[in-house]
Amino acid sequence: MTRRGAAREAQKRRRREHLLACAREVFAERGYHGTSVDDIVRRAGVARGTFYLYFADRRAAFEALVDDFFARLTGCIRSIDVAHPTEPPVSQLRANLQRVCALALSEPASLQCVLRDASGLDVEFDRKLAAFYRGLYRFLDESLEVGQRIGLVRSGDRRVMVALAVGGLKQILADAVRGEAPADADALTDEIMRFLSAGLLAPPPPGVERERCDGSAATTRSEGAARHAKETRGIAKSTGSRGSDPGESRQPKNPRRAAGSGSS
Amino acid sequence: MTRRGAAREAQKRRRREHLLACAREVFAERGYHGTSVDDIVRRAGVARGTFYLYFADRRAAFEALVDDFFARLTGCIRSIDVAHPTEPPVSQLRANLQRVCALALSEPASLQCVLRDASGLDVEFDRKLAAFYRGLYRFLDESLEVGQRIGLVRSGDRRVMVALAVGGLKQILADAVRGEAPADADALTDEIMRFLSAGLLAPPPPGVERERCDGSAATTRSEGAARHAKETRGIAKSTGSRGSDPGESRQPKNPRRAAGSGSS
Amino acid sequence: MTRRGAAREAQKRRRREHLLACAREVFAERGYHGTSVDDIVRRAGVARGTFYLYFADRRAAFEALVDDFFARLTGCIRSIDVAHPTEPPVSQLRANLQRVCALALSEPASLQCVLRDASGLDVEFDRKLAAFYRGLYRFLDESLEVGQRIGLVRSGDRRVMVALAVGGLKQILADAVRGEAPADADALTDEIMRFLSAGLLAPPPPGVERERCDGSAATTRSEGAARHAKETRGIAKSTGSRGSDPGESRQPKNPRRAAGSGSS
Amino acid sequence: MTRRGAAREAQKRRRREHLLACAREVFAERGYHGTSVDDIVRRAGVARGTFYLYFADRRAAFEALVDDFFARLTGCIRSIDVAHPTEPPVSQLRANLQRVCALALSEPASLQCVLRDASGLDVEFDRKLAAFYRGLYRFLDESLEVGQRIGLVRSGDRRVMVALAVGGLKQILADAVRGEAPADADALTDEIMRFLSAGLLAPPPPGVERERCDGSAATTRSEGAARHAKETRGIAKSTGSRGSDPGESRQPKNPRRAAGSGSS
DNA sequence: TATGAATGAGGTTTCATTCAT
DNA sequence: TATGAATGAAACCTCATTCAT
Repeated sequence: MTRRGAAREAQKRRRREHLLACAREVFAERGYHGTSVDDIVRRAGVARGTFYLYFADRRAAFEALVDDFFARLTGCIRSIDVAHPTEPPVSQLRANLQRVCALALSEPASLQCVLRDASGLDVEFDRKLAAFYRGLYRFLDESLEVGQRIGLVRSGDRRVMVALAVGGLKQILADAVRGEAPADADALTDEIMRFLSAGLLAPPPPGVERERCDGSAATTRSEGAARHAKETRGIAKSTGSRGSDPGESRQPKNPRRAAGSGSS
Repeated sequence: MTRRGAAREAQKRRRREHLLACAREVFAERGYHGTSVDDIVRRAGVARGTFYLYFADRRAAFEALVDDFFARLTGCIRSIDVAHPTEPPVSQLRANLQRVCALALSEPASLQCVLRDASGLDVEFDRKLAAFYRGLYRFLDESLEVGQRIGLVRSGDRRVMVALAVGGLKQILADAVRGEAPADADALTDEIMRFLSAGLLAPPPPGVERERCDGSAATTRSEGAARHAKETRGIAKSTGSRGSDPGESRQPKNPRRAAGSGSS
Repeated sequence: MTRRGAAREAQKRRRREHLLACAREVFAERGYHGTSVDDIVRRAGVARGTFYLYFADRRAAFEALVDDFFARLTGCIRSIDVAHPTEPPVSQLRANLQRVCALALSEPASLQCVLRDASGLDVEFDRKLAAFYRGLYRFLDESLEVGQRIGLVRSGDRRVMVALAVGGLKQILADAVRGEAPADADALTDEIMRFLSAGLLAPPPPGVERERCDGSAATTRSEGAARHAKETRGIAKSTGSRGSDPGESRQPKNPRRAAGSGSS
Repeated sequence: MTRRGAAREAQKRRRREHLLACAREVFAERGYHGTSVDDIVRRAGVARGTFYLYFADRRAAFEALVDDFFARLTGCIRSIDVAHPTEPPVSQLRANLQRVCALALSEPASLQCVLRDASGLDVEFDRKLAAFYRGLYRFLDESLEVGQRIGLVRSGDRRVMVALAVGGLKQILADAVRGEAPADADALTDEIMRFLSAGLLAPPPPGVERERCDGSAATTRSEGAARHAKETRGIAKSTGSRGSDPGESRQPKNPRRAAGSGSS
């Protein structure tokens, strides 16, 4: 009995996994709304009723997928230890990011589900989704706050920083699984870090003037810089040719930083 | 007759607009899939059949909304003139961004429609959506390429940069219309520019070692940087080669924490 | 518009009636549980969706039938006026009964629906049903009470009398519509009145000993009868003469109200 | 083997009984249509398949319950011996009734099953039910006929009398198990007998005019009646032919009231 | 043109019953 | 025998779309 019961349990779990896997595929392909239970069971090769042995309804299956993926995503993220770091904070950040990318890239279907359909299913689901993002935002916000305190992160409206980072990550991952961006987790992570490090991490030490990117005049002074900030609010008509990379370039190891916006 | 015909035309156009406006509201509230034709006509105060006098089907109405919004969005974006700029490129960029933000914030419903449901409707619609984004991406990619060539934009995988920027923008706008981020177009633009300028635009001139964001150590060097700060408003046409290193390494010996968050 | 609107309304009402009539037939034939919406619309010659334009669901249609029938049944029943009767109470009773029988016999299908299926549909429906019967019971109970007070009705547990009367009526009507009992309302009424008048109405004056129907020996003694009214729950020997009239005459000259059935 | 076989048989029978008992409970609670096989096996604590080892299908279980209860009900009813009665016929009738009441009250669940759902299951079941009632009706009809012949039962349309009696009994029992009527078999029997004796049993001797219950006036006359009240416990074993109606008689306009119950 | 009743395809879900273990 | 997972027929209900007025 125990033996048999255990076997059954295992069998059941396997069946459920199978159904989930099929559901994931179809949801990813056709979207939640474009997927009927029939589609799922057809792919799984089981009868319609079988589906309902494992899930209360279509939504529940979808929810299971999303919950599961969110859980694993969450598992990728570790708090960044700045007190007694065994690893530099930025390294820790990078590791987080790398894990997230690796997970996402290894599960394109799950990612599709989460990014494309997870919103607008119904009120309850939206709440759940909102809760996930709220949690993520809060974590990131707090991390940024710490970062700002210790000078790792530049100042600025953290809500915006978080949103831009999260949104950017979502988009790049979505593109990546569609083959429109590097599908290698490490390469991707590197690129993202480049973006973040220049955008979120504190800029290089002063002594150098930096253009105010908000259009206001910078008061920072370096050899007499942002004088005309007001008028031009912007950028010089630089002419120098930098950036030697052509076309679709992906010059990761390109040492020449092309005219950083700010400088330092 | 002509007179009357014209009046009729106008009347017709007005009614169509009315229907679209109602549809926009409901779609934004409940999502495409959660919105029935009934919901729309109920709000519009017309009969169900009337809807079909103006739109081929439900999808067509949604498509019209999205098309329209995309058209206006596209209208916000002007090519950045780097050849004979009357305005610094960054300014032009900023202006583009500001217009997009202003438009988006002034039409939360349209934004919701585009961001929440525009995906997963059906194959044809996805194609249209993909086309829009492809166009946007291409434009941005080309812009970035020019930017890279003239040293305004740092080097890097442009696909990634574009994705991060676009994704970030989508997210921040979505948050903004939900009241979770600054809802003022200018303030928002400023914040985004800060992010972009530090993240997409060429980094500051060297002379300062900077932690490699890919985790490797870097002793960035730049020879004489912010010389032209004035003209370039702070952006050096640095040429120095930085990052000479390999591997996954993090920023081991980078003691100098670069200038605090607030930059000035 | 008004004209057309009115016509539409009428048309709609007619359609609804048609659907109800078909539903009534099928429900009566196959029972509620044996009837699918398909059965109904097939008989009505309309599409499935049409049904749902007129009724929220199958249950609602059934409910409408039952409600309607109950309403008409209720309409058959008039309070019996004993204060200033223009008609002898028994006549009034008979008239009530006759109307009920006539209605029931004229609507065999409705009767079937009510008697066969109205119970056990769901909790809410059961409540409604219970409410109807409770009302009926209360009405009858009160009527009997009055009857007892004025000596028209024998003494006894009114709950039992009511139940027996109601149950008997239900059964005889059910049988009648099935052709197993007189299907003529008047004949049926006569028979029922015979039953009731001998069973519910006060028995004739004593003078005659009568067997105890509870199986015990009767100790009653005739012309000294209602002595033990108290113990035996008997009835007063009212003497007032009521109803002295002819025609549909009720108990004209029967002044002597006799001791209860069990007498004494 | 035999031993073991016997034990097995017993075990089997016991399990079947258990299942039946559980089924009875659930059917009584939720009605046939509201009860799933799952409900039953869940209550019984066995697996679903097990149910089908003991019953062909759900209907069969229900049928078994009803059959069983009907059999026991039938067992309660003994033919009334009027030829050589050891007990007065009315006593015998009362005893029958008492047994029926006692059984019904002792098995509320069975009663519920029979009264609530026994109709409308399916054609075959309806036939069975009809057969039961036909048998009961026939028995009662014949009994009444005898009763009429010997003067125990008043004249009248026996179909109506039977229906009223059966219907009344059903209703009062249903009410009783629901707590809305005396739940004591003896008390209940007494009350029913009071009803019946005044309604079905021959009325006391005439000599008294009585209102016609069919609404018409009547000066019923009866020649010297309840002489033998003692022996017959009030019911004369009159042999005089009253009610000249034979068989299925429906003597509406029959002036001779066969010993009107109330008469007088 | 405007209306709104009618349509029916399509999806969801239940559950009685079967069957491999 | 007992089990309970699997089955799939059958019912329900919605809603986009059509069409007569």
